[in-house]
Amino acid sequence: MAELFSLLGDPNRLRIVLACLDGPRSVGEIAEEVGASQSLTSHHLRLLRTARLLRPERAGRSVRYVLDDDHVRDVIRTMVSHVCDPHEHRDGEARPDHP
Amino acid sequence: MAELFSLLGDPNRLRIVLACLDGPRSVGEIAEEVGASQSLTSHHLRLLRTARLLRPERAGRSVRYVLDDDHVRDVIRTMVSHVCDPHEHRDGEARPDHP
DNA sequence: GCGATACATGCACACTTGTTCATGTATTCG
DNA sequence: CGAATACATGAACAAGTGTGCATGTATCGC
Repeated sequence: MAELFSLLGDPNRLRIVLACLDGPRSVGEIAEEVGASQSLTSHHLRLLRTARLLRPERAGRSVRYVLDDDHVRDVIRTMVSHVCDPHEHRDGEARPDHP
Repeated sequence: MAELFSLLGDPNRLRIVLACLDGPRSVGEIAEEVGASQSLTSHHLRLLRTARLLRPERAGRSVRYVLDDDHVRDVIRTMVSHVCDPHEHRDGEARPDHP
């Protein structure tokens, strides 16, 4: 589990995953969108693929990557919320007493 | 955002956060529960505190740490789901065709 | 078949990062 | 006050990791 977070912890890798949020993307598209070299992109894709975060789909002579699971989408979305509205809802379970 | 994921990406740090999921914990308790030295625990707590993932509360002569935000709780919960039932709900938006 | 395009992989290196040891600071009790 | 407990911090080092370069493999068009 820590390994999964760690994978999302690299800026380029996170950008790669973000690039795949809106649907399948080829390696070339990802590389361009992320602004990384093809080699680097492929290296990272390998890690993300091995960790089952992304899944490859052959499409002709290019390979397109997709989120392997929707949980990932949720995780990222929630984290975005956290960054945007840090304390939108600070208490959620049961903590009746407070200063 | 990548930095947040990166912080959760270290096993010890993740354990620390997990230890705080069920409520405030003192540094000593965390160190013991995680199985790390006091120094190491404090170092990690510093990072988590700086990143606004955890928040310290003075309680007498000990300091207790709490989740700063419930989004974090959600992120972790979702990630747990992902690990437990990888493909519980693979499609969430619109992808009608499958093998 | 051959060349070209699109992607993957191995290696090497610089740099970050987790950990430990030692020391510093704050709070409580006598 | 001083001693003790609980936590924080600084320096230093080993180990992991992201990146670039070069090269390897697969698919499409000719």
